[in-house]
Amino acid sequence: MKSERTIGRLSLYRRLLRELRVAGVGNVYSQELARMAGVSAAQVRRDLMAIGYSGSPARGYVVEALGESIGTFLDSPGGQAAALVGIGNLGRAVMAYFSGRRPRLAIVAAFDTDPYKVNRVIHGCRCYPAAELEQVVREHSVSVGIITVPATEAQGVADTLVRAGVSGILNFAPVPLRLPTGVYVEQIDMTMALEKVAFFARQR
Amino acid sequence: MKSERTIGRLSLYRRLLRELRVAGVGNVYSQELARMAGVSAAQVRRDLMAIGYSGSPARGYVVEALGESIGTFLDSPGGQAAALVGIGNLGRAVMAYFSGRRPRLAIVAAFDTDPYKVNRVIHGCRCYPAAELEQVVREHSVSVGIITVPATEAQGVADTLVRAGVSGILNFAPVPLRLPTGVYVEQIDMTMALEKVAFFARQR
DNA sequence: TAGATTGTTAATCGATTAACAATC
DNA sequence: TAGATTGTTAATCGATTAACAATC
Repeated sequence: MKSERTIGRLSLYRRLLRELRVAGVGNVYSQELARMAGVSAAQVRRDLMAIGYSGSPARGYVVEALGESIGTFLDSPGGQAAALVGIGNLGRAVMAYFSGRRPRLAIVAAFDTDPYKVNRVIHGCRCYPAAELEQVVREHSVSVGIITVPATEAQGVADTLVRAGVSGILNFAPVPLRLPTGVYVEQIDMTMALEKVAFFARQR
Repeated sequence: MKSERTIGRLSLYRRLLRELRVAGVGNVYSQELARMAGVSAAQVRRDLMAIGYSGSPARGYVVEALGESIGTFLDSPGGQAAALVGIGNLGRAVMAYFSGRRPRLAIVAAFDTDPYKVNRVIHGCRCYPAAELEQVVREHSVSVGIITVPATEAQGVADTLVRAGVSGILNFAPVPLRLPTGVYVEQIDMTMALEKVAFFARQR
C-alpha cells in the first residue's frame, strides 16, 4: 500500500506531465519535475520508483510514457463513478469544476432534499431527490461520494452513502466523519484552511 | 512557532467547543474532545498545553473559557481582511460559504477581469475590476488572499497579491505556487483530493 | 571517458503515541 | 482516600532528505 502523500503527488506529477507534453517536451529530469511540483528531486525519484517506472541517467524520464504509467497506476481500468450530495452553492461549484474533466471518474448523480433542485440536469449531471440516494448509488455502482451538505447533515449522509456501497468519501462539510475502517475519507475543510492562512499570515 | 497541524486542530476544537456550548455543556475531558475531533486524547492535551491553557484532573477543561482562549490565540486582535480573486462558480461559492461567518476575518473585496462581474456586491462582498487589485488590497490592508482563478493565471495573481502586501494565500487553483519565503500558502487541490479518494476507494 | 542522473539505502527530521508522576 | 484525568517526557512511528554506487 502506497502512502497517501505519494498518491497525491503522483496525481500532481501527471498534471504537470500533461503540461509538458502539450508544450512538446519529450523528456524530463527529476530535478525539473521536482521544481514544478515544489518537492525535492529525491522525492520525485522515490515516488516514480514506487510505481515501478524507470528513467535513465542519460535522458531522465520520458514524458509521454511516464504520464501513461501514472495513469495506469492511479486510474481504475473500467472507470469509476462518483455521486455528489448537497446541491448548494458549493455543490454546484464542485459539479462545474469536475464537469467533463475526467472521463474515467465522472460525477454521475447529484442529490438534494429540496424538491426545486432535483429532477433536472446541472453541469451535465442528473439531480435526484435525496430519498432515492441509496437506490441510484447502487444502480450506478458508485464508489466515490462527495459531500457538500451542511455540517449537521454530513454524518447521516455519509452513513447512507456507505450503506449504499460507497468506499471513498470527499467531505467538504466542516465536521470529522466517523465511518467504518475500510472507507477512505478525504477532508476538505475550507474554514480550517482559511484560519490557518490568517494565523500564519500574521506571524510574518 | 506552533506547527501547522496544531493550528488546524485548534481551529477544529474551537468549532466543536462552540457546539458543546450551544448544547449547554460546561466542561469537557480531553477524551471526549478527542473523540469528536477524531484525534487521540494525548494529542488534544498537548495542543491545549501549547496555547497555555490548563485543565484540571477533576473537571477536565471549561468549555467557554477554553473556546475563548483558543480565540485569543488564533484570532488577530484587530481583525484581518481577506480578498478573493476569481469570481467564477467556485469563487462565488467560497464567498457564500464565508459570508457573515467570521466577523474577525471577512472577505472585504473580490476581483475579476470580466467587466460584467464587477462593480456590484455578491454575498455581501464588493467586486472590483482586477486592474484595481493592488490599490484596493493596499487600502484595506488585506493580509489574506484567496485564489479561485484558473490554473494558468494563479501564479500571476499570487505575485500581484504579494506585491500588494498579502502575506498568506489560500489557493484553490490546481498548481503549486512559487512565492517568497515569508508568504504562507495553503493549497486546496480538489482534483488531487478526488483522485486520492478514487484510488483508495478501489483498494478496499 | 567524464559528467550528470538514476535507483536505493542510511541518516535525519518531525510529529504522534505511550507512559506515568502529579493533581484534583 | 480512591479513581480518574492532566501535564509532560520518552519511545515510537513514518516520512523526507542526504548520500553514493551504478548507470548512461
